[in-house]
Amino acid sequence: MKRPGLRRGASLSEIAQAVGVTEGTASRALNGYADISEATRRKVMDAASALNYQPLTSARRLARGTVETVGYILPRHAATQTDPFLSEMLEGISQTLATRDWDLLVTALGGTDDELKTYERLVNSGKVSGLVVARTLSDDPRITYLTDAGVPFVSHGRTRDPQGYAWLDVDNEKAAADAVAHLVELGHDRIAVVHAPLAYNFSRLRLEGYLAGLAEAGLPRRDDYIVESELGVESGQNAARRLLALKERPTAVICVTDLIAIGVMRGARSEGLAVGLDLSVIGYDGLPLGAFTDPPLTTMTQDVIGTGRRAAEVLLEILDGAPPHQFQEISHARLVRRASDGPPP
Amino acid sequence: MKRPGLRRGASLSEIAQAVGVTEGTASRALNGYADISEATRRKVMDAASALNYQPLTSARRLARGTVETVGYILPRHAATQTDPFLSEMLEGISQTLATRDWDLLVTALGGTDDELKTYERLVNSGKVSGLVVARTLSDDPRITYLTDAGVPFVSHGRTRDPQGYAWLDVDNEKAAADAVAHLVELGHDRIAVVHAPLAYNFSRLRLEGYLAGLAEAGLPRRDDYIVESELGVESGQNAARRLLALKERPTAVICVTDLIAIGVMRGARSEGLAVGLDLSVIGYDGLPLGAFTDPPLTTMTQDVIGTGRRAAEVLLEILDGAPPHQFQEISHARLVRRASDGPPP
DNA sequence: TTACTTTCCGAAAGCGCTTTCGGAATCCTT
DNA sequence: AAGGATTCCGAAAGCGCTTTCGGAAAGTAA
Repeated sequence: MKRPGLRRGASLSEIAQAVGVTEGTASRALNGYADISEATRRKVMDAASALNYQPLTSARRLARGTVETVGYILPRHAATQTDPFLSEMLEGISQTLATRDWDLLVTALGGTDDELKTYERLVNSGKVSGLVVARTLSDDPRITYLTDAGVPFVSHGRTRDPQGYAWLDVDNEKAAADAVAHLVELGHDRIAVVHAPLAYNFSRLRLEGYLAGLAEAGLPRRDDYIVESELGVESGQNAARRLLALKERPTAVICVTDLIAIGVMRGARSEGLAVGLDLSVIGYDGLPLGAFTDPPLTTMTQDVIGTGRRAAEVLLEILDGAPPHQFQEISHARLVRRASDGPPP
Repeated sequence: MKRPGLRRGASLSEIAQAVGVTEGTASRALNGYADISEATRRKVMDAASALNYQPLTSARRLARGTVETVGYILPRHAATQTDPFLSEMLEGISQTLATRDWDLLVTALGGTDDELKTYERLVNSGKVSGLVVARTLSDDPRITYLTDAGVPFVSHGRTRDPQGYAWLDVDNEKAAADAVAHLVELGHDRIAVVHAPLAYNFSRLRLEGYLAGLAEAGLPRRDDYIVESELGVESGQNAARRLLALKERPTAVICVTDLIAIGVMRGARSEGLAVGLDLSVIGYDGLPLGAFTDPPLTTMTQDVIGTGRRAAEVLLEILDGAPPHQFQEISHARLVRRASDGPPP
């Protein structure tokens, strides 16, 4: 049973024939070889566009020995976690890929396998020339595997020890410190933080940034103002309760994630506090949904599409031979003020 | 410059050599041809797995004349619209594709081009055997194009005249009618609707369902209870204001979209109403973010991953020769009660 | 045993494109 | 005018796999 591609146009041999040259010559003309006279090149190109020629991808790839495809493996439960990044990331990646006529191959995690298996399978299938990996952990087996295996890739987010591979990340410390500074400027001096498990490197870094921000402002570190939460909303809610049970309540709390922040807002509300007035809450991620919460969430945002684009660019450079470790790029998050922050009561 | 694929394993010729047969024989053994003795088949397969053989995709595809890839074109602004469906859809699609070792090719809309151009380009590139299209409009040029061009595809959502092509959709009328019934059961009899532009077929259908639900409950149709809104939150907010300016305010409003519902909730709040008490609001989409609004939004939800899976299955069947028009499948949305609805005040 | 099937595998021709190699034709030198 | 350098293109060998075809070996029927 044949399931042919949809190819409309003519084949190389047809356009060669139309012009009266060999396939080889036509090919070279189309691909910009120098040993082709301008006259024939013109003729070939004209014929090509007239006959709507598109090289057959698999043939070309077989002949060239390349696949010109980058792979992206959907993180587990991308969807259920209200993943804000996925679409933007994919959009960014495929945008720059398109400029080179490369493809973006998206695959789901296979069943119950561990994640690594899927990576190995994709790599071994030879279907991709490189990968972009997302949701990077402090200690990420995928990074280890890919580095060891010598697979070209670029990571969105970095591990605890971000050496020897290419990554793009935001300046988490700076962002958190900025959030503290912003709060201090508003007059706060009792600023708490709700962080996620430190296995998430972004959480670790943001916590450090918080601490740095405190120090910067000459504020003391209070361990009871530092609480850990899981990634979900409910957990954030609990964290809020713990914080608000303190004899000396914080007047502001910085959350390492928007979802946690939403939980904290809920928790605060359930304690009868008005977020933005009685308690300032700052999130992190710039989730669109943050604009729709009540009150709308003040948060740190970043340009994900841009990061996607850059990720693809970097990967292409690596595939062109650039050493990966020279691409370790930090971008900056931006504070989006909405309405969950304000001066202390 | 070579950008080889990452292929690890051996080639067909190597495993053939290892076993002592021809490439042709090895190939047939691997592909389940009947003219191979069990003995050699075993040996070949053992060697294959021992040597970690993976057929080179482009070679196989060239030889077979197929591409075994389905394409998905990211809708414009997928990201900025807080698209809830994308990730789940992609996950579903690639899950079933994986069972056949097919690929999912994702591409972004090219620059400022009109959408159709991107479709044409992808189709003509011969890179895909079929497509799944999403965000279908009442009159959708993409559907027209693909049908006319004879390109195998399946649509998530249907046009106004859903004939002659394969689509999966939810029963929009039923869902809206159910929402009305639910409200009626709670005691409401002044139920309004905020719909989106009727160019969106889902909006048209849901509006009809609303009307049907009214009729079913013996409630009169009131044109001032039917207002149109754009897709965004702000627009929903305006719609709410219009509704609440009425001398006889509705006690409940059904929105054809969660985002609109969120706007309506905001509008209601700004008028000093407590959503869930003074005014019931029901959304549609089951956006995860609806769980985090205040109050959490009651909405109609559907199984998008499942739909994605099914979409891929259907597409594969079509590619295997099944007539597309026999796949016109309707699934049902489910009411998720959260806290934005209640008995009338 | 002979004649006819079956079973199983090797040989070979592609799939459509790329790329190297060599040489005919044309151009430049002096 | 002759040797050498250029320019330009055809020929041909793949890329790694699939699939058709034919026939040798083995099995079956008489």
